[in-house]
Amino acid sequence: MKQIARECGVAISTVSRALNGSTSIRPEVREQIVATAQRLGYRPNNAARALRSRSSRTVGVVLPDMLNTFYAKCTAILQDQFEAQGYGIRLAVTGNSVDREREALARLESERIDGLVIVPTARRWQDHIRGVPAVQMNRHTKSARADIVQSDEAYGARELISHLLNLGHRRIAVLIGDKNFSTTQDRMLGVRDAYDSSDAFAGPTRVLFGTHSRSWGAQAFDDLWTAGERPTAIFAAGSEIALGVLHRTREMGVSIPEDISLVCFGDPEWFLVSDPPLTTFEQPVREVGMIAAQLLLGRMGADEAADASHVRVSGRVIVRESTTAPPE
Amino acid sequence: MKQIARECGVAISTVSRALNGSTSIRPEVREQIVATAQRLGYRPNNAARALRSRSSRTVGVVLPDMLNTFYAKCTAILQDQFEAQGYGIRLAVTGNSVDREREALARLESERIDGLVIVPTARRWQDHIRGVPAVQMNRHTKSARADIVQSDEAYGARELISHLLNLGHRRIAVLIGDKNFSTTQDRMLGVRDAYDSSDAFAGPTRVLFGTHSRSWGAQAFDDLWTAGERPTAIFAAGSEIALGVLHRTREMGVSIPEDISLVCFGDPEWFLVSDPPLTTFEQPVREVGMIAAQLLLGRMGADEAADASHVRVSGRVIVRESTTAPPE
DNA sequence: TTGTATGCGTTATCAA
DNA sequence: TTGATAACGCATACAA
Repeated sequence: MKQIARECGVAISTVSRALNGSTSIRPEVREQIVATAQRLGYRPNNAARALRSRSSRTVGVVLPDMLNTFYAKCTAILQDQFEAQGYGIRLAVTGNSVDREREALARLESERIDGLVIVPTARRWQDHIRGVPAVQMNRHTKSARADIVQSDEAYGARELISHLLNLGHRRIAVLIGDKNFSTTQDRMLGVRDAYDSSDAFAGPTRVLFGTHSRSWGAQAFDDLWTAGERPTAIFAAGSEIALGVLHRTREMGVSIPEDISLVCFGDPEWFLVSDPPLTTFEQPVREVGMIAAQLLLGRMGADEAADASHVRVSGRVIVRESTTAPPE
Repeated sequence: MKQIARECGVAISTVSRALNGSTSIRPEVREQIVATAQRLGYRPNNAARALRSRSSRTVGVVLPDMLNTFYAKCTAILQDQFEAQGYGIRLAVTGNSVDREREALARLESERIDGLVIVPTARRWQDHIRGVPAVQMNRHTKSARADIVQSDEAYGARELISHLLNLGHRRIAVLIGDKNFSTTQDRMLGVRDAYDSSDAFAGPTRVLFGTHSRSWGAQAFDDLWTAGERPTAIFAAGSEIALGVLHRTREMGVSIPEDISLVCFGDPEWFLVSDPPLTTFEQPVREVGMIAAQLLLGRMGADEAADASHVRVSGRVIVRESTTAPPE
């Protein structure tokens, strides 16, 4: 800017005004300034801007895992939405570790992010980053004073379990994530609900809590298949878990749905070509991402004071070929 | 910092020294300062730091598509590597658009990133961001003065095509990306090479250039199946393309490998459970990402002057069930 | 070992 | 409409 000012014979503050579209400036001067800025390849220094204006034009995105299709899609959508509004994305991955999350939030606080989209791991995550407008995506903790956007977890779980019960399944195993996550709790409510409104009095035969990974899915299936009475159906709470189960069944020569039925949450594109295609609750990823972005943009703008909202986006169950009546 | 200085009765510069681990400071003073910093919940302002120190401790990552498994994995790896060295990641997605890439690079230049990992789209991308140490990942343009890391594309293509030729296929179709991308060119060299070192004199029956997307893969398959003499095998240059082909064949009741064989680049985890599991050239994603990070960290450190290196990481072909001898 | 003072590149305030 | 100037938070050269 100094150089531009010199070349144009104006003050540095005039350059600033010209470049920021202030109205009170002579058009000819502005044009000259813009032209020389162009010629000199001038790029504003965001650090200086942020320092002075107390806004980094950046939002933080904190989530567990980029390899999970669900989060990858979310990231892509958030990226699009925020970029369109002139915000950059600062990405942090936690692997569901409370420590990594704490460090990530500390870094983001140093970065003076203007807003935060988080899939929280720690119950008290907000202690690590105060005073930043935030929206919780997918998971949430009640204590946080922040908006929530998620798909309707309970509904999805209820529909899937009902589907299995209607097919006649009575020995159903649930493979699900960390007991402390709100998603897990919501889904378990849905499971309970499905049983309550059916003529099957009991609940699921077995409930295994684990992680959303292929390896755990495979391991959990081993458990189910080798110990105790085998289930006739599995509810997998995520696509990665389902992938593990599917792979393991194939290795062991167990066929789906003849030997066992499988339903799950999520809908990566490979569900279309898997063997068999999976019956699934299609989470409304796109809507969730869009709403998260819009909500946060709102908070960062005017309506900061508004009450925290809790949005549940409904998805739909897609019946494919991984479910049928139980054997015998 | 001002407040810390006041509370501790020292100068602001002393606080700075204490917090940055300068040696010339009385241990007791340091402890007191660190303690009050902790108590006050002090977080350094990165904007100010960057402005003063001329380093943002940030690297830019510019790539075409977060939904492509290959790039998602790369991102995860880069994230890990750089975070471990105290660098943050600034993500930009281009969708293979030259314009979006230009804008992204401009933004990153404003951000004063310390380094750049890019999967370039524009031939002259470097014109848009001068003087930043960069490494080109996967794709590259020759004109750029920047390191290159990629898997051995030509090798992979050669092996896959040779595999098909050895099975007896003579009518092979190639479904591949943009003609201008180095990856496309390298792979085509490999294809050529495979033909030259076999007793099949001709080349592929058809070569279709398109985009790495499911939709294009499906559309391209339609082309192949409806117009002209049908191929007995398809080489798909990416997992997304393969996904499209697979989905379409299933819809149309074409069975793989009985009716047609399929090989492709990349190895998302769903290859394990697809119907059928695909024969593939497994790109060494992990190594590529790690080396890209290490190379860039090197550049950002001492050896900035060293010659640009061009690393080709070898991957391996995995034969699964999507290939067999041609029908008849 | 510590304090003082300067400047990094911008924006914003105030006079002119 | 413009220019001079202060301030944003921090790191550092230099003096004490």
